[in-house]
Amino acid sequence: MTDMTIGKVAEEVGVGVETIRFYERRQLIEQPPRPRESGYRIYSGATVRRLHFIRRAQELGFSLREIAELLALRDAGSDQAGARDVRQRAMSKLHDVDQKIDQLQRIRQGLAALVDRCPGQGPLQCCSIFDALEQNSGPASGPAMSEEIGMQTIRLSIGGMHCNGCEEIVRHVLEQQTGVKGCSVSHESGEARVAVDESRISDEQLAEAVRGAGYSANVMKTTE
Amino acid sequence: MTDMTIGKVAEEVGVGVETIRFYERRQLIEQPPRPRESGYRIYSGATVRRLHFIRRAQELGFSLREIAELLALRDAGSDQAGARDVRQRAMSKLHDVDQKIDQLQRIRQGLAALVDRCPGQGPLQCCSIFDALEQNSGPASGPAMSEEIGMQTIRLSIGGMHCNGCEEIVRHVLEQQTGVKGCSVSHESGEARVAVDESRISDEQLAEAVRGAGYSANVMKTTE
DNA sequence: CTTGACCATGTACCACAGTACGGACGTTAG
DNA sequence: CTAACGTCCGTACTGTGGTACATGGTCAAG
Repeated sequence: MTDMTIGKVAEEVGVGVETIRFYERRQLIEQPPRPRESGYRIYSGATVRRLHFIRRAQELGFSLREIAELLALRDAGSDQAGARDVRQRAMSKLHDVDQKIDQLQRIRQGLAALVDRCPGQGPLQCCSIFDALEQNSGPASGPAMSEEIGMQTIRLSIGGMHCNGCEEIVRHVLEQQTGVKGCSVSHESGEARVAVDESRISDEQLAEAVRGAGYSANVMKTTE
Repeated sequence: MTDMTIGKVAEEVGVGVETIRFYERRQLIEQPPRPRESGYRIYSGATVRRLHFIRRAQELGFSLREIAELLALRDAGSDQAGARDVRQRAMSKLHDVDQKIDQLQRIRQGLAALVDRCPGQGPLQCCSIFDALEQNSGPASGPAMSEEIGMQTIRLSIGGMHCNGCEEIVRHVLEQQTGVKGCSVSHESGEARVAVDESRISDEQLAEAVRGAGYSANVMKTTE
């Protein structure tokens, strides 16, 4: 209970004993007090919770370095001197998280499309997964010849625009993409409408271009 | 065309030459024929597609080990259980990804609330934010930041930043460049200071990176 | 025929996140 | 009391996904 030795803590948190000492070396947790002669570490509930936090954050894909930053952020919550900085760092972390979510969403879409197309039975030839993965969907050199066909409006949800300057930049980036005929961007709604020839660029490529400029972007399902 | 040497393949697929040889060692691809005396590897279209497959699968979050299994499945030919197996793997990955997204969404909410509640100045009692991940501990530890040596500070004059969001973006872009250890950006002064290992990236490359995000950028002669 | 870009092999190395081990000592259940 | 288990510390090693040399051979343009 109150005298949680390292083994008990390890079991509670679901990590190895060595891992806890490793985190200690990495300064993710402080070295706990060693009240007795033995030198055994005795852990507080606070440290145990901290370890839980570390585990959880790790499962979310944060590296130990990032977790250290998150923890520092929290620790700084009661620190007057660092107060100025906290908001900034939190915003930065938020941005990172947004990017992670976007990234995962993209992965999700890819996987979902794969699962969708695969019949789930029969021989492999019927499974389109391999074909799909072999496509070199890179933006290397697009289709050279342009056809005068279907212009569509694609809507993008864009995060991270805070002012007119951001709008300008996003508009600029979008307009430079192949196949884009025009667009309107609003930082207030966090949205962009792009008039585009879909045979020449995909909505995902557009989103990617916006991401390349440092914003988060997701394709909004259009009412087709 | 037909005589794809390793360098061409690497460029096509978007990986390093060493990486291809690394995949060969890992038996993800076979060693291609070396018809000439030189011993140069000459790659077939099939192998190039295989490499594309590897890349794409990696982007979907499969490890090289998993990819090897997928490839083995495919190589095994028209196995009856094949398609189902593959589909199941994809679904399992999809499930993982969904869970991650959910949890990240929760973290995001927490961080957003933190940013929201922090006025940017004054007292901070926003620690409860991290409840989403289990939390709270008493005294903070001051993990001292390490000062890197062999580092230079490059100053960039940047035009087009109008708000904090712009700052963030520029900072992010800069921090993702090779050799950049840290930087501070101010939209008010239109200036960025970048701590950088100059042996790994030039000031002009930094400026170019910023331009790539849609801002104007010029190197300011360093006051060293 | 030289020069520079390309390729070959092998080994070493990087960051990350632990894991294992040896030898000494502490703690506790039977 | 003793055996079995827990803990200490430091160092060394693992696996993942590559990168970076060092050293030397090959190819094609000028």
